[in-house]
Amino acid sequence: MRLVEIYQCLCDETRLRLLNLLQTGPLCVCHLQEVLDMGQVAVSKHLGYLRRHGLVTATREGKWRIYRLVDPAPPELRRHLACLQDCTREIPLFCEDQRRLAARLQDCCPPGPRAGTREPSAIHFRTKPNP
Amino acid sequence: MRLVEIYQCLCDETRLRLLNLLQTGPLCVCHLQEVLDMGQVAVSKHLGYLRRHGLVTATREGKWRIYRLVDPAPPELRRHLACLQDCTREIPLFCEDQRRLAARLQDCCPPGPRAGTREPSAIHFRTKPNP
DNA sequence: ACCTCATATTCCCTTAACGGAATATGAATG
DNA sequence: CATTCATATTCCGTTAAGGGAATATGAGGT
Repeated sequence: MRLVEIYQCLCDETRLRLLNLLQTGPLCVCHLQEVLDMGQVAVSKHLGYLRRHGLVTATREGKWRIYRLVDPAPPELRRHLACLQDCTREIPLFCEDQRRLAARLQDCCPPGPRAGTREPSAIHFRTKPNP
Repeated sequence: MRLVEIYQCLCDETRLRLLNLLQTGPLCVCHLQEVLDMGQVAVSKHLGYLRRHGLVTATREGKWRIYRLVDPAPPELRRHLACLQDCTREIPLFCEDQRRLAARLQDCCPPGPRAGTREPSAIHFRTKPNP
């Protein structure tokens, strides 16, 4: 993976927020969209951008598309994601996003660790229809 | 300093090369230009960009303008520059740049440590006129 | 087979990056 | 003070990013 490519992916606030959330585990698009409170097109395009550049991967689970950080990540990427995490830890916007995500997942997913789980239903089990 | 701002500065190859070279110490524009083998406008603009965003500072020394990494650097920036350095160490282009710079400085500056020196003449002492 | 839901893609507009040619600036030097 | 040298700025064209509205796709449910 080229270094500039990594930075190009990281140089947009929306994409930083997406990666910050994905660092907690795999997520479907609608959750990301709700937490970021942004239009569907924007979120989808940024996720596509990250996928085309190899930072995330996507799989289908039923109707949903689950995004997760690429695994295993190439060394340059791992270094930079760690660096990013060090920084976002102290930035209110990113912390708020994490809290909003946790809250949103509460009335959606069964309890227990989400990241790394094998069951799709643990990643996305919608209990309420979308508005 | 905002995080996105840092990544915006790092998401261009020319700027990465400039920062890679500046990490070895202060440098004038013409040296950077020669090592990168790029047009004067491009180099000047990228340096201006880095300066406006607070990654480097510039001072006049006689006819020359000396650029150096901002010091002290804010913590997010230091982390990222360290991360960058870890990565560039293994990338041929950046290593070649370093070698070209070292060679170029040989027939220009008096021997001895360059970075952190107080004498302007140690930073730029042109021995041959430009073509 | 149709309908719905989640997501992607296309089209369009606005804005910004990048680089070169030409020109401006400002210090040093004769 | 006119010239030269190093660098910055302006103007211009090309290219790409970002986001919304509308539309397409594709899986599940009825």
